Amino acid sequence: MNKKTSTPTMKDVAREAGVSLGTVSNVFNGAQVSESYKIKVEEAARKLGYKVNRYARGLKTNQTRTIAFICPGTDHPFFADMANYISKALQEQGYRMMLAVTQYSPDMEQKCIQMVTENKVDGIIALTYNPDLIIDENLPFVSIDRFYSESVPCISCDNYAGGTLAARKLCELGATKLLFFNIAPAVSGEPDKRQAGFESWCRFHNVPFESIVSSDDQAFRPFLNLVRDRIHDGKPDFDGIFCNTDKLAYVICQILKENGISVPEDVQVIGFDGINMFGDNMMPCVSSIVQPVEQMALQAVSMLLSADRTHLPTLTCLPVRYRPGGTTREDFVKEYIYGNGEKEPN
Amino acid sequence: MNKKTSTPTMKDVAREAGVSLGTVSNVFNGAQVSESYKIKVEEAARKLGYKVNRYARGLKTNQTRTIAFICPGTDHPFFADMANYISKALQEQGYRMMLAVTQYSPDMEQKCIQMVTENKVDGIIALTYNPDLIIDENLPFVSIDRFYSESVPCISCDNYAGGTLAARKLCELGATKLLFFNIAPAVSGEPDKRQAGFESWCRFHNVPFESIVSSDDQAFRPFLNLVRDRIHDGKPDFDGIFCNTDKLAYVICQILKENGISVPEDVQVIGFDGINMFGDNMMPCVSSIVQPVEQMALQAVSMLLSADRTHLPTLTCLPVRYRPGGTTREDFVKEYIYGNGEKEPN
DNA sequence: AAATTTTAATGAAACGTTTCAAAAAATGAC
DNA sequence: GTCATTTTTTGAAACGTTTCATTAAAATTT
Repeated sequence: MNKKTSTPTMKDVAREAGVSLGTVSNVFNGAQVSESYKIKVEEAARKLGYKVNRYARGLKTNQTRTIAFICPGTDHPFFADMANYISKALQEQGYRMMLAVTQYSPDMEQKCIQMVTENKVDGIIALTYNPDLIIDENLPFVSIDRFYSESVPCISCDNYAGGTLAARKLCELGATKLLFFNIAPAVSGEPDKRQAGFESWCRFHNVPFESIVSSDDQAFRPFLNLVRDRIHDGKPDFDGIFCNTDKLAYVICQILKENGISVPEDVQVIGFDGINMFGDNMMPCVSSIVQPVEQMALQAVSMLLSADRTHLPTLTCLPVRYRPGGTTREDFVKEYIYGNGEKEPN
Repeated sequence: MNKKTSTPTMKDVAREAGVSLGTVSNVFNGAQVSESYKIKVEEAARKLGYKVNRYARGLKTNQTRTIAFICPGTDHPFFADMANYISKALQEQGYRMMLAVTQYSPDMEQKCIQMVTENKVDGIIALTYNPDLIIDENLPFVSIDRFYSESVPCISCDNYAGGTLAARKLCELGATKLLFFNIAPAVSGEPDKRQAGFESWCRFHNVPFESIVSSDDQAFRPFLNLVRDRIHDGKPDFDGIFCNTDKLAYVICQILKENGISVPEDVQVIGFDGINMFGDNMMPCVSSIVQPVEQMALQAVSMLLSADRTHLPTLTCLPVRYRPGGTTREDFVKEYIYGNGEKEPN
């Protein structure tokens, strides 16, 4: 019967309700409309099964209430959690989320930005590694874990504090000779501060340590070699390791075990990220400095959507916390005497 | 200088290049245009930094090259992996992905469908639980793990075969008294077939078994109670457990350990999903029936985008495989004699 | 070189909204 | 009951594309 089989438009609703197009628009936008007209329009809309066409609306209003989240991929729990929280927060505010994955490729990062820009998103939250990323100044942008410039707000956890916390915890739990293992892409970012924090704490407290960095994202060999070199008569000459990610921490534990070293008895290990597989159900997991993923996500969303974007902080560091797991000896707590002679606050 | 500070449009490009609007459009759409004009247009576009406005294009062409993926949330590795593969596949084909999370709420599932429909996505891939979901017949839709109707293609792994495989493996590895643990939302779906497959194999091979189902998504108590009841003099009266998810398997292992039962020596456990934390780096993980997540994702995308959507299969089951982990005794392999007197193929 | 055919370029209309100036209706004051 | 004022409703224009019927130009044939 219907002339058109396609989805009904506002024009159809207007005809059905016997009012003008503008009135229909006013109803849906909460403008002043008499009660009787309002009812007529709403009834017609229901009857026809009318749904707003956001593409048409976006064209006219120049805002789409869609934002993009760009990250390497949701195959890593940290990114997956981030995507989840961001998506949830956006939906609650009536926004939609476009997910773009880059697989750590700088080219893809740029391409994704282009892609979502064409799609007229209202803003971008990005977790990128390309230091030369070209960012359109006119499009609201919030960066996670990478500082670009004064005009691009960056959100991260307090990586420096996380580094010091890891060092402190290891020592409190009885470790005396520490190692820092860092596996990371070649470019620098906020997470580098984990190392700085760790080293600075060790130096200040006169704890011997060593840092080993592998810039190849997949290469565990440097760590493997080092571990082997350091085992004399079946005993390692270190007793605490801080890894810059939980993933690395798991691998290191594996390596240690394969070399006959037991964790946490011989060597204690602390990771970074606070990945909790399957909620909190899976114990034991690696002991870790946990990032406040949810708060970071909420902060990113709120900054991106903030009405006044002219006075946003350049860098926002959210607090981390220590989560005991199966790779540290929580039974062993040493009242560690700190440099200034007092116990530091937790 | 520029009259307008906003992003340049095709009209601006046309003016800059000294050609008509239609010609600019033709250039970007690969229609027949003389070489000289083409160059003029492309140069003008580059100079102005022109980017197509996909909202305007979508309005006119009625297709947005955006598809929606709806799932409970990317906080679960299975969904996260699925999202990742789908997103990747779509991007490779020039599509964008909108992610909508439902947190297992039937209402949210419907709301998400409404939301992405308004957004004029070209199709939906959904992993939903609401059995009464209203699906618009005119919008391409592919369901994962839930069968809706003949007109909605459903993709899943071969859950039934997975169930039989789990039972078979447990027996091959020496288990003789089996348990099936199922924790699931109250509604039925393809994954229910895991139980059917498991039970049927056990019955056919005369292996004693018992199935325990908890319909409350979070309630592990039934399993805990059962395990305790079944321990006499420190020894359980079962020696193999098949859990319908890896997550549950981890919890069960935990429960067993807390009750003084060692895995896999006393009891062997097999989960379902094949979640691999952090790629393949983390060993040991739970032994598992692994779902072909990537193939499922690719299949879903290809079906959704298929040119001829009239002859799509109603249900597509992709093959599963067994992945040994730390919760089974791979050292113990019994040449199990099957019902028909022959060794079944793997 | 004129007539014909083929090819390329043009510009107006349309997609489904919002917006806004103008018209119409309702209300209030006298 | 008229006029002034306020409130509500209307309908055309615009957003940035694509499409398509025309027109113009080029190529081919006579």
